[in-house]
Amino acid sequence: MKTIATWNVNSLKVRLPQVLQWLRENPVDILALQETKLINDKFPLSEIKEAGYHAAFNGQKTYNGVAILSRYPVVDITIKNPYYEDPQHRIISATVDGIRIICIYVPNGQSLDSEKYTYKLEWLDSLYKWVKDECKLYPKLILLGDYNIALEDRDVYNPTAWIGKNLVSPLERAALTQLQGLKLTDSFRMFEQKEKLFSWWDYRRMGFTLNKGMRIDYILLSPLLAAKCISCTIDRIPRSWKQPSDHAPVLATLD
DNA sequence: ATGGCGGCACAATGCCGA
Repeated sequence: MKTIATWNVNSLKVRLPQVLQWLRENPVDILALQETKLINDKFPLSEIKEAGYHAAFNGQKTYNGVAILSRYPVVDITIKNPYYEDPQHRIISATVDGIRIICIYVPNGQSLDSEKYTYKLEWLDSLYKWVKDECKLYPKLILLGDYNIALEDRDVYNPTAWIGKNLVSPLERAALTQLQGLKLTDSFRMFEQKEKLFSWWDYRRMGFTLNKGMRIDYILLSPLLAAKCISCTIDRIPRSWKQPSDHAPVLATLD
């Protein structure tokens, strides 16, 4: 039995106490983090170790930054997609107890007429090329993180208002569908779920209080692991804490 | 309709997120 989680923490410096508390209450085996917003020199390794976790991290100043925490040693760490030269640190992958973990923080895109949207699509296209190779190398593979894409209308609180906009536009959704075409399964949709379960809520407009959210964080599983997956949930509780991240953790359990 | 909150930085406002 093994539990894997992903959480965009929106600054690990600010959220470290919450991450440690959450890990005490949810002692997952692997936790992928996004938006650490820390250079590697400032990664809180001693606190993480004290909590019983190994760590690999790929940070930068101010923006982005990703990490993998694990109860098992983290080996064969890479931080680059060979198909894309990217100054923004959005990827870390490693092998943990025989499972290849790829933690991603997909670019936001801002809006469809933005250069950042072009960057997002290029980034996703090159991600596909790379993950296609990785799937061949690693039959046990997990691609998880903040995708910044709401795949279906049921992943959006108000799909009508969002038609064609950034996060839901057809090209973004096609990019995520293409990844799933590598036989990577959205673990959340393997199971019957209640309606309007989201993983992100805007800080503004009382987003969380009104449950105006989106599901944009995913744990995708290769066939060997999907066959072992027995649950996938979103833990809304940390989003209700004081000074929360705007994202909630997503957890998948493998038998 | 707009911007609203929150984190960050060459620290006051501007950039960015989603």
